[in-house]
Amino acid sequence: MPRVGLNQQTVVREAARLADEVGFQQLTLAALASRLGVALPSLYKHVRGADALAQKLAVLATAELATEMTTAAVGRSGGDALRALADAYRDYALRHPGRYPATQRVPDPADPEHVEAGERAVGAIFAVLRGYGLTGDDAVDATRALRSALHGFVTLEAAGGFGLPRDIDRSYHQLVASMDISFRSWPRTGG
Amino acid sequence: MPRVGLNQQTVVREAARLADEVGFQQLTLAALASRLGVALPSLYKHVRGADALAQKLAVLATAELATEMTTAAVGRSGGDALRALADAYRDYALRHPGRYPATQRVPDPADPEHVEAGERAVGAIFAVLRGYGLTGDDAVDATRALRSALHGFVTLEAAGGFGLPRDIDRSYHQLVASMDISFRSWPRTGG
DNA sequence: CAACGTTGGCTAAGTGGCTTAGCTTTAAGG
DNA sequence: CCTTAAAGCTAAGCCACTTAGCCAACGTTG
Repeated sequence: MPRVGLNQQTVVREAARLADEVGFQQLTLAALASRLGVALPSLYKHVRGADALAQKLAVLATAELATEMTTAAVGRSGGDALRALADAYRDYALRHPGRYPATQRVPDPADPEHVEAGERAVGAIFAVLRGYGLTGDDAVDATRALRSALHGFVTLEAAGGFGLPRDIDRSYHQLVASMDISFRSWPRTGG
Repeated sequence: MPRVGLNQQTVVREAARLADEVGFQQLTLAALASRLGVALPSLYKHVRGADALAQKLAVLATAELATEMTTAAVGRSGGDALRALADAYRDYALRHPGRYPATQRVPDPADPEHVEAGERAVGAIFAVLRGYGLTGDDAVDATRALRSALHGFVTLEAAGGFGLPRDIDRSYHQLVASMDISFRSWPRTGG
């Protein structure tokens, strides 16, 4: 029986593709194994198990998302940077419906790559907020606010939580516009 | 063998309690059955299955959340109403960590109780926004924005997504304060 | 109060996930 | 060519959900 020649990277990458097709919750080791042309237990030679796979997928997706946010915002500032970052965020979530939920896993301190990806993602947001003059505690609060708004929106959208016919793109742009207003007049605490 | 005397309501209620203790994802028919003093398949006399239980739990939790938001906002308006509603929202999510995720299930059109609960929840938010003079498309956009912000925040908080030491209560209050500012100067579209 | 039908409980059995143990064979390197 | 690490395999077990079919308790009705 000829070897397929897998390694951790190919396994995780295929898991990402599969997750985008069938959904994060429906990503199963059985489906992944059959997709890769191996028996299910063979995956354990490359990944410690289902949970470890989810964690590695989180690293991949978080790194991708961080890169896309950073790329979108680079060379811009203020509302321009905010809009670019926000669009990149939602684009990623829509283009990668299986990977996006994986990004919500809190970084594993034992995995430097994961920690680094998480820092890059938060750092991209932080950088945009610096363009509004927000630093210290204000920047922390504002980062949390922006993450909450973006994450909440794309999550509700993906879940089909927006029932009414009103155009969703428009609602998102309004949300981002309102965050722009908020950041320009952020309730300062002098952090 | 004496009967335990279950019905759908007792089953769903106990499921809610159990979910709050062990988490929504860890809510299992096996655990629920043993908690109720019954063999697992007996639950099927009261609930169609695991998915149907999740749906009934969604109805319960959505109705509770809607009631708490409505109660909090009644008799208030503007920023006052907003803060009261937002606090009620997060309080519920923190007090009921197992029920809260259930509320995210999109209402089943075939279950009038579910639809009604969902409408009451959205209606509570809508009512608060009317206090800002927001109606029509503006109100739809603003509702989506507020839901996104609140849901995103409590979800990230519950997931442990806020790593930094900065006080989380404070960040939430800042978020709500910034939404207040946004709603007062909402980017109008003339809906 | 007895018979009956409904219903709420049960056991047994099947499916589909994940995981571990232990074997075989490939392929790479001396 | 021989050795060995690694990559695949099968077998088997666990746990979740689900269905089928049986039996006993309870309420109703004659």
